[in-house]
Amino acid sequence: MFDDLIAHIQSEIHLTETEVEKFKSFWKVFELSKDDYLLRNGDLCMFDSYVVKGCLKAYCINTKTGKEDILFFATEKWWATDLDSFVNKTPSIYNLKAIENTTMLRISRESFIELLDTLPKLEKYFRIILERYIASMQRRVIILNSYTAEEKYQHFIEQYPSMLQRVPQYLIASYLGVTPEFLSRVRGKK
Amino acid sequence: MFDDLIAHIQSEIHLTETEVEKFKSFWKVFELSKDDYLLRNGDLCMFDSYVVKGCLKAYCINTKTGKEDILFFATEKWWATDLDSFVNKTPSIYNLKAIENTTMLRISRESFIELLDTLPKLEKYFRIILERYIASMQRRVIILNSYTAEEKYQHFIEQYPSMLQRVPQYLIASYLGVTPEFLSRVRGKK
DNA sequence: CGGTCTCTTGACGGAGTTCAAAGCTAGTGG
DNA sequence: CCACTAGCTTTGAACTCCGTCAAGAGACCG
Repeated sequence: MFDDLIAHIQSEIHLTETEVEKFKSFWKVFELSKDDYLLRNGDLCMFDSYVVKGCLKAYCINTKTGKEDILFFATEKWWATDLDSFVNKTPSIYNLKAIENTTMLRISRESFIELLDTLPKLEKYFRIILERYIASMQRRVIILNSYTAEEKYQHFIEQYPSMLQRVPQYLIASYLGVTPEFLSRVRGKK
Repeated sequence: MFDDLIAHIQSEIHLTETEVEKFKSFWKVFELSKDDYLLRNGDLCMFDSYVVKGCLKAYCINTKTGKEDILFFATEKWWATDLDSFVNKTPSIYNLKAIENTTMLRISRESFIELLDTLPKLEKYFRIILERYIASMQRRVIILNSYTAEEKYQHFIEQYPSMLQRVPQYLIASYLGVTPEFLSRVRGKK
């Protein structure tokens, strides 16, 4: 269960055997069935959650159209957390919902602070995760601002080739900021 | 010169007098004239730079259209750094260019690492900056994906009311992902 | 005054949306 | 094993938002 997360961390920093054991004691396994919520708009994000198996979508509801706007998908090796809400105890503006049966490891805010206190090395790992996420968000902003629907779709399937098999097209359309109908046409043209 | 940066940090964490003095010794004042580059596409981002006075634009050149895509503006109290390049020593995909005469405080990668080593408290400050930036980037993605040009412009002037006075409209248009011509029409309608 | 840079305005074209309907696929129950 | 439903994708036609190109109007600066 932990192998995956430990390996992910070890790829960035080194932990000894005893540190690994210590680390494990902070986390709890958590399961969601398809269509269950991990977090609802307006609630506090109480846990930092790492996806071991499965997939969630992070989205908010457009107040005018009533439609979902997908912020990201969280599959294996992703963190599925509203950082702003988790860190600052502010009500979340996002929803996190399982689109497959999903297994996660999670930790509460208080435990998380204690964990970093116990194993300060981990600061570096979490900083790297944040930095990497920022770099990817910056690229996404540029893409949303200047690519056509076809270019955005092309870039998406290059970056996440396996997502097509597991995520319905209308969610990918929302992630790319186009309608499902138009994405279907883009795909049909090739 | 340092008052501003120190105050910014003190708003998040506490530093003693001696820590403040220590802190100051790591930084150098750096000046750019309007239209000078802080960083060019392809180069390494060698410094973490804090804007004391002035304004820069971060952008990349669209390979197809040859036009600028604005990633962000960095005015007073902003960090003007390509984090990915600075941290990972990868060639930057962005340009950073002064759009006003600009005064900054800056620190090299090596000094920065040493600074965090000397004053570990600062880890928290920089983590807060990263988290805050992520939250704002997430909101921007949602906005770019689902707002019309008029809504994006409206949101921009609410969020950054002072920018209209100092940044040319065609750069704001690029930041919002619309053409200068269309932004002009949006403004004319009201 | 004569450039250069920015903003505006007009006409046209194209990318993407909307609404509606029909086709597909997979699960479910009889 | 088939019929039925529900969710997803496709397709068509009309429409809208926004981009492109081209020209002109101000503003600033040497």
